[in-house]
Amino acid sequence: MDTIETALSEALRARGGRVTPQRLAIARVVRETGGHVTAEAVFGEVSQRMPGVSLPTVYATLELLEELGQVRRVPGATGAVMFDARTDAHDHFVCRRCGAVADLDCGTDRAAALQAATALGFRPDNAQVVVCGLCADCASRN
Amino acid sequence: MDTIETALSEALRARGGRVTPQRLAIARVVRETGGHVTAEAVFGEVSQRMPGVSLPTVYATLELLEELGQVRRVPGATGAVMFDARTDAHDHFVCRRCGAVADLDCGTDRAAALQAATALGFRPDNAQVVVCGLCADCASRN
DNA sequence: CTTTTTGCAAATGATTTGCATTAAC
DNA sequence: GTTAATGCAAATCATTTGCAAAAAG
Repeated sequence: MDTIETALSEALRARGGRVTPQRLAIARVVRETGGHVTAEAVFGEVSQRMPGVSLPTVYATLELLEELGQVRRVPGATGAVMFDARTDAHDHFVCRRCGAVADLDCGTDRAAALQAATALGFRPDNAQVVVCGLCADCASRN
Repeated sequence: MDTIETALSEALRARGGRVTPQRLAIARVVRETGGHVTAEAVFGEVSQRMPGVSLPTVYATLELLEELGQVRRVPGATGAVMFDARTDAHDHFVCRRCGAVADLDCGTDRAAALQAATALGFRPDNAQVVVCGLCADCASRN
């Protein structure tokens, strides 16, 4: 068992959860994808390696991984939620037409926003700049 | 006809669109609500004033108002997209459990993010800090 | 008149729920 | 053994599409 799986197993046990092959496989797929994925996409990939996994399990596991800090939710400009394997501080561009997501690295200071949220009684997970607009493709199709 | 309606009418004509009572009513509702609304909520409110408006019209009009810069899309942490009547620079907190949205005012510098997005070929509408986490209610129900 | 916009109904897409079964611990 | 997690089917919610009728310019 490698690093990813060891770390996840420990995090799961620490919170009283169970280590299942589905969870390990889903975590592995998200990590290997390395980028931005929808639940559907994870489902498709995991299904190849472990036929029989169900979509509800994928959804539940992504939420669990988020709570464990192993994936980050990217607020989507369209209906679908995206998950991001990168959990370090970085920003995103999201296309309001096609939903495409791209990483932006521009050392924006998020401390003030986190502090403001906390002051209002929220329990923030993270802060990111979201630039909303049209991607090159969608802009040219105008 | 008051300010809101005059401004919208002019913006519509300028782009070759038509001024319809539905569009005026929807714009008015969004403005009066003043806060964050889903398409469904707008539909409910507009329906009371103008029975017969359809949900597809509400969706189309919200997208149109967004293009005219009269509403701003707030990337949602859950399935539903929110629209915001405030179009000045400000940030948001979004609850990943219930989808609640709150305004944050913390002069974060968005120039770098906008610039980075443009450099990648995107046509950005705006940039905002999105703090993702649990609202007070959802955090207490843990 | 011409073309856009609307309303309706139905399709699509995303996510969640209920419940019996299976598998971790 | 107990209890949490899974799979399945179906329900729910959000959003979009196709098309004929109505209305704006």
